[in-house]
Amino acid sequence: MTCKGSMAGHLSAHGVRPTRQRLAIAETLFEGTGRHIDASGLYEELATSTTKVSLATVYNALNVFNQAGLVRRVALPGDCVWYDTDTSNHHHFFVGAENRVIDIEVPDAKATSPKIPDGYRVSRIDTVIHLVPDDDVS
Amino acid sequence: MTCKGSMAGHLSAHGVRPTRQRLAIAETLFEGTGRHIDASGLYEELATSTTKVSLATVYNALNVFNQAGLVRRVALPGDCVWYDTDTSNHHHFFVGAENRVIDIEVPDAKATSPKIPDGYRVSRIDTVIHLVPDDDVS
DNA sequence: ATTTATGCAAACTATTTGCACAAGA
DNA sequence: TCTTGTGCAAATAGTTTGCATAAAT
Repeated sequence: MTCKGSMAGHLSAHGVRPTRQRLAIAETLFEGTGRHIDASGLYEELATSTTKVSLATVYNALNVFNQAGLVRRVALPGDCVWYDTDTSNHHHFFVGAENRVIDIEVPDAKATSPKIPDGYRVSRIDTVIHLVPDDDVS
Repeated sequence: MTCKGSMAGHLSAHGVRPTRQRLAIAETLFEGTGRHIDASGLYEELATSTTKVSLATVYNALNVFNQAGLVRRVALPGDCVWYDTDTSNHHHFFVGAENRVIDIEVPDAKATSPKIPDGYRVSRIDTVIHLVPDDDVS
């Protein structure tokens, strides 16, 4: 079983049709774990891929992946949408000065103080708890 | 001392020149406590004001207020910038279905489980801890 | 065959900006 | 008077969409 083959299976398993472009996108996106990226960043990375993918398709694919639960949109300050390849309920360090995101491995809502990376201090904490109506099954 | 007078003082105290438009904006914005609003929502509310304010000025004013610490930008999912009139380090409930934001009065990072509003359940939690370089004095 | 995705360009939305005019200090 | 803010319209940036073509099932 090839790497591409398993990626196709991964997409299929989530109800996403594994097209050539989506495979290229997925290969790039899931290279490594816990990546944080936006559409244009991903598009730039894809420039080195043998498969040509348009920017619109990157946007489309990210939306599809997000709905399929393959990635997760992250609410971050700034003017573009970030996607996290870690779809679990974790937290993030956001380094505004560097526009950088670092995962915090705290899987539950009752966050214990995580270790702050060396050389930084906390300037602000934003937590958003998303609610849905009780009877919503989605 | 009139209400408008104290608002002017409030702005001045934060280094914001209290112009007619900014006063109208501030009056609307700080009506009640812990409001959450975006530029166009604020603009619509100002339609009933006697002072005419353009949309561009609303955007400008919100940026100025934000930098002056009078309001605070909130990172929320969606495609517009939200401002919170509560500038302390608190958390939020975000009801996606209603595009509604509810403050959580938990002033520190070690969030204890807050009481969930009746009729809702938590679908997801996003916490973003903003970092700045250690030596950054800003 | 039929359905679904892609790519381009155009549309759209939220936000910012340039510049002439007006208002605040 | 001198600085700063305002308003309009135009510019910009990120994202979405319409439609003809191409690929996947």
